[in-house]
Amino acid sequence: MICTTENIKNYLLEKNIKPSYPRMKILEYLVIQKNHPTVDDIYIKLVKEMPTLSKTTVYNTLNLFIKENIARAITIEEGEARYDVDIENHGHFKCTNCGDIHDFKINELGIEKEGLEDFKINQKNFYYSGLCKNCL
Amino acid sequence: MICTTENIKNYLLEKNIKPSYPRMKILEYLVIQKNHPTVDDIYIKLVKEMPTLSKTTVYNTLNLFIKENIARAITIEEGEARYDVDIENHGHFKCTNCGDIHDFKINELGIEKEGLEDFKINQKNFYYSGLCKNCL
DNA sequence: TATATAATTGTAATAATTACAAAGTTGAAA
DNA sequence: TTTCAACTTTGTAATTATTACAATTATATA
Repeated sequence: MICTTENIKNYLLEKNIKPSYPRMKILEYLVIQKNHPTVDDIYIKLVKEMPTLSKTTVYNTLNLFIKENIARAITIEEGEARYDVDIENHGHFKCTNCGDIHDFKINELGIEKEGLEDFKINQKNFYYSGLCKNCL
Repeated sequence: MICTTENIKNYLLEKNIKPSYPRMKILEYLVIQKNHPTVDDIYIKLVKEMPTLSKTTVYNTLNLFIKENIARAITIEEGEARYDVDIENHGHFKCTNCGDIHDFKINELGIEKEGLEDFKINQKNFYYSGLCKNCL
């Protein structure tokens, strides 16, 4: 997605979400920053240009995005929900040393072997942890 | 692991963890119940036979188990850490309707395609969600 | 412009987790 | 056996993330 204001707006309209200023800014932040921000990351950054922004609005907006399926919450570790607009299945790797999160691609063919016969799988999340290249 | 008190005790000793009564009971609970309990689940069950048990002890003990690598925390969804003594790689499926968690086996060969070259992967977590057989 | 509807905000409530110091246990040395 | 140091457990308070909710503000349409 090329990230002009116009694109962001149209994208929200397509999804039947009224493109208010906070919503557009939050979505833009998620699209431009690909770093899986926490609510605090988003709030601290955006409150600089929107001094009246409330953290509740950030929560409300993210929950709306999740409900409308344009973002998902990723919970790699306890105590910090992170958000991602990339809905395609992909994995997240968290370095236990520096804390950075890296994306990786997944080869999905036949991952699940036994135990989910007759289940309807709606979402798949892959969370790895270890040491990143820099920290090794 | 066959779950006698003696086994539990020896297992902790092997891992250089002093087999105190709360620790043995918490490990036993994790081994017998395979339902990925929350801290509250564990506390509410065990406080019946150990009236002086503190929730802090449950947290302390689980964090010790994680540090010594005999349990792992799984965070399928925000706001509830769950614990699992099965260290083998396997996946967890959470039904979004009834909330039940089911295990499934993973075919690991070549799942990750791109993005983790030269990384050291220590742990892999697979979290699916959707609808279970009963709820369909 | 008037009005209904929806969005945003701030405060307070809830819940999970951790920090910390006090009290209790344990085991080895004297 | 007694003493003492180290470790474990406990309870309270602090911290943090999130949600509930009511009041205010903005928006769009008649």
